[in-house]
Amino acid sequence: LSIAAYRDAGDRCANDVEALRTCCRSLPARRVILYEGDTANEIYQLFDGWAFRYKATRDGRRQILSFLLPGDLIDLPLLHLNRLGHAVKSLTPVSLCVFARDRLSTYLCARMERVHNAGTLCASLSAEAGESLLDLGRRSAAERIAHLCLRIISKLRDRQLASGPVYPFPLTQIHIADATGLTPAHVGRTLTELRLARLLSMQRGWLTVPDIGALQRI
Amino acid sequence: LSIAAYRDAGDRCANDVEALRTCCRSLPARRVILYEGDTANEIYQLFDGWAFRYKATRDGRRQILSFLLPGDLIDLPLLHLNRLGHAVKSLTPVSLCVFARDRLSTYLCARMERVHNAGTLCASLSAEAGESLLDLGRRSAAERIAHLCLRIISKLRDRQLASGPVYPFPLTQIHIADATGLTPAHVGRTLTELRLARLLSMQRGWLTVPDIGALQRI
DNA sequence: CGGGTCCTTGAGTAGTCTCAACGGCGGTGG
DNA sequence: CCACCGCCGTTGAGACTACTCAAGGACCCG
Repeated sequence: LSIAAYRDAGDRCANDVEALRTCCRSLPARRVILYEGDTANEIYQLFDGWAFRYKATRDGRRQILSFLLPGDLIDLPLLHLNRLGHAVKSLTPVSLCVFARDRLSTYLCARMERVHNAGTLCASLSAEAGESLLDLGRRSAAERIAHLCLRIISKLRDRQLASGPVYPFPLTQIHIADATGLTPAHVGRTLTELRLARLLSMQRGWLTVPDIGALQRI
Repeated sequence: LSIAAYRDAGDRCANDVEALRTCCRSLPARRVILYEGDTANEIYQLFDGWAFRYKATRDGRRQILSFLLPGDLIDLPLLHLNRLGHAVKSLTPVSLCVFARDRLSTYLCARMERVHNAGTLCASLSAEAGESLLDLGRRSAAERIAHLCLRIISKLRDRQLASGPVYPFPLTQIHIADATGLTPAHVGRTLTELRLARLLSMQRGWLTVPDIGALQRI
């Protein structure tokens, strides 16, 4: 149970967070962790594995808002809002650190920088959402997929979860479709185009990007 | 210079905010107020008029992230982040209340609820972005436009800026297109469809919705 | 070995885009 | 006061992107 994951959550100078942790919980892949509209008394931090935040319409259409990597708080808005605006589902088997909401809240309030850090996390969350909006509204299929891969790669590198030209990548084409607003079939087609252009290739849970500069040029 | 606008910004119990205001500034319509990447030392609150937050690509494509109404803080993330992730432009002539960033920050930090309120605003900002993502990724043109109108109407009603079946609506079809990820031409077509279906009609800066329930059903 | 999930590919279609022309309207300047 | 001009809205024809539906094959897990 390394402290590294906590560091990455933005609460950098607080090694004593560990004492706050209520417990640790493990879940299998493809399990819904939180539902939209939930009002939980617990704040979860992803300790290991991948997950994603999403919203769904009644008729089954789904939109993935963002992917969550180890270190991410998966229900940060619950610190400020009573009801969660999105659902969360695990992608791989995950383990979570559980914090009691009120205890975490009083801990944060004890020092001003901590509250500020929480606000910073929240602000970068909405900045990230802005990026996604630009993708969905104004970019082509290839651009959306390329940008999605680049954003995940940069997150992986930031946390030192990967470095080389090959990255762990447990998303299926269905997840990519739901994140980019496309259809699985069209994602598949676009992906083969990108592969033929030697820009990226995905297989068996791994993404390889031979020339990351070429990908960024899109 | 009523206090009502400040109330709506979430800092509900703080009438003394007014003393913090550095100055008040007026700008004409269609003026860029802040650029993406700006790092300002001032926090602006929209006091009168309409504006919008947006991002643009190099080749001129534009995506509107949200519309700003009187009472909105237009660069809230600057409290937490150094560089702004989006640009802001006025839609109508506007007047702004200007706060010095550091002064506002120390004011907020003086009391815990205030910091918490700022975090709440930030959280609802990203919840709103989630709504937009669902629109852009998974909804049809008519659904996007209807939902956009409904969200603006609900914001107008919340702030008591309008009530009746007729609402002020200074957006052009170009703005609607840039907010919904569509083309101005297609927005026009969809709008006439909606008008023929007696769901809504727009003319000359006013939006009329005869049956708001019917619109919500979409 | 079976069943399910995922990927690939195909053919036809629907939704949206592009380009273009035209008319209304408001603002501007003569 | 009027002519002009630019912006906006409308409409049309055609093209293109991405969707739908479907079938087959690969892989994984039980």
